[in-house]
Amino acid sequence: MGIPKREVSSTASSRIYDTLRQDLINGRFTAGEKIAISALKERYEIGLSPLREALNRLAAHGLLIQENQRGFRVPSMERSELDDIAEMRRELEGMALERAIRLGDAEWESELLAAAHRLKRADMAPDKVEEWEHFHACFHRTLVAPCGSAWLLRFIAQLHDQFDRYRRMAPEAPEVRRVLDAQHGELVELALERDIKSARALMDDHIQRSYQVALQGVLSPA
Amino acid sequence: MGIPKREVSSTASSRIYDTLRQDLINGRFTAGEKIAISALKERYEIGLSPLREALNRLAAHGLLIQENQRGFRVPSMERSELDDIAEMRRELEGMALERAIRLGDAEWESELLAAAHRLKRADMAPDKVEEWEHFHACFHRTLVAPCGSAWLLRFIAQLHDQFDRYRRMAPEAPEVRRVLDAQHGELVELALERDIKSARALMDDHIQRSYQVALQGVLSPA
DNA sequence: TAATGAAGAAAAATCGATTGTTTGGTCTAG
DNA sequence: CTAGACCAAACAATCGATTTTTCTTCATTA
Repeated sequence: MGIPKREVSSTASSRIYDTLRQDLINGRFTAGEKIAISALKERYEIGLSPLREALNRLAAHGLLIQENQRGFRVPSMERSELDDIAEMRRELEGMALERAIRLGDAEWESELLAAAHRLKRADMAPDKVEEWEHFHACFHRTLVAPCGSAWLLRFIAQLHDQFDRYRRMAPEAPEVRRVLDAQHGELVELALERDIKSARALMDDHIQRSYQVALQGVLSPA
Repeated sequence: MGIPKREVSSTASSRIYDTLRQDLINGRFTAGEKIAISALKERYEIGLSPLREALNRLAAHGLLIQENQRGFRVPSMERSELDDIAEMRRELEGMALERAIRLGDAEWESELLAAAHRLKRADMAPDKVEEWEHFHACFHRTLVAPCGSAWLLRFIAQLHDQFDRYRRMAPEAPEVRRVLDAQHGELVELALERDIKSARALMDDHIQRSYQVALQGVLSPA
């Protein structure tokens, strides 16, 4: 058979980009921290060039701050910024959901049901969080996917990354979590019924509640 | 005295990034073209590393397409994409203008008048286009600046880059240009009068007309 | 004692060269 | 004559070393 040269066929840049993106969203770096490039180089066992390329991309996406001649730093976490991100999510995801319900076809309905089911069945045990997060992101992506605007989807994805960075920092809130999980199912129902107005209202509420949870991460000292 | 080592204090990466961004927006590269990195290296007299970092940033901003293991290419220009960009501009800039009129203070009014005046006085002679474009971008940026959302401003700036790429490809349309220029002044008036509804409607019309102009660039064989 | 400036150390930016992958052409077997 | 495998040239990705810049510390002077 022959040993495959690479686990996944991608460049070192792309791989380290994905890894760092995850680690940044997961809060493995402390907010405001200065990035020591040579330290990362050893920590992730990667060359300088692909690392620098990844850092540049992350900065362009807003997950890092690039200071001319002074390297990179992890963005600080401010309540005002979370407010901004949440408000933008409400506006853009509401807009996208409305269009998706208008434009989505039967295939979309199937995929939406599948994504919702995967999310529902996913375990939230501590060691399975990554998996749950993946299904959660997929669900929200599928929900708005057929909105017809590649740029809208791009912006929403960017906001999700930013929002998740705050949410994952926050302490768990099991009772709110249950409500949020239930809302995922309700969103599917409203989408299938093509009830635009109600769906948008529910999405607004969903994001607002998530925001309340995430807010605890900024307010609490941790 | 001693020769200053650098005109401006910035890195080679940042300088080549700005240059390439301008050149991409100005259509100095043909749409769909494959980027020959070593050719750029010589053309701009720059090292590989800063060049690659700039290309990575541009790809993250959507001004280049990055294909795994196959370098970069200039995005193709499709009518459907221009439609998307224009529609998003209408939505986001409308939203931003509304908020700016709500939140803008006296200082904003002054800056807005100044920006509008600079734009009005700017020459559109062929060799002064760059200057006019600069003032034009500044004006639109100032108009929505106090909207209170850093992310909204970021998205709008990104859309402007994309839109301008199409607009600059289009043939000149002097009679429409006159209308568009007049609208800049009217936008200022409505903003100072805090007439949100009319301002938003005018902004919609302004973008729609610009879109009609830009559309000629995609339709015409040029 | 505080402020200023210079030297040294640390870190980022950049370069030149090497390694690995893709592509397009050519040759051979069916 | 066609399909598939192989080879070589071109190009992208990556590495290690060098240069440049910034930050820190310490001595000097007002």
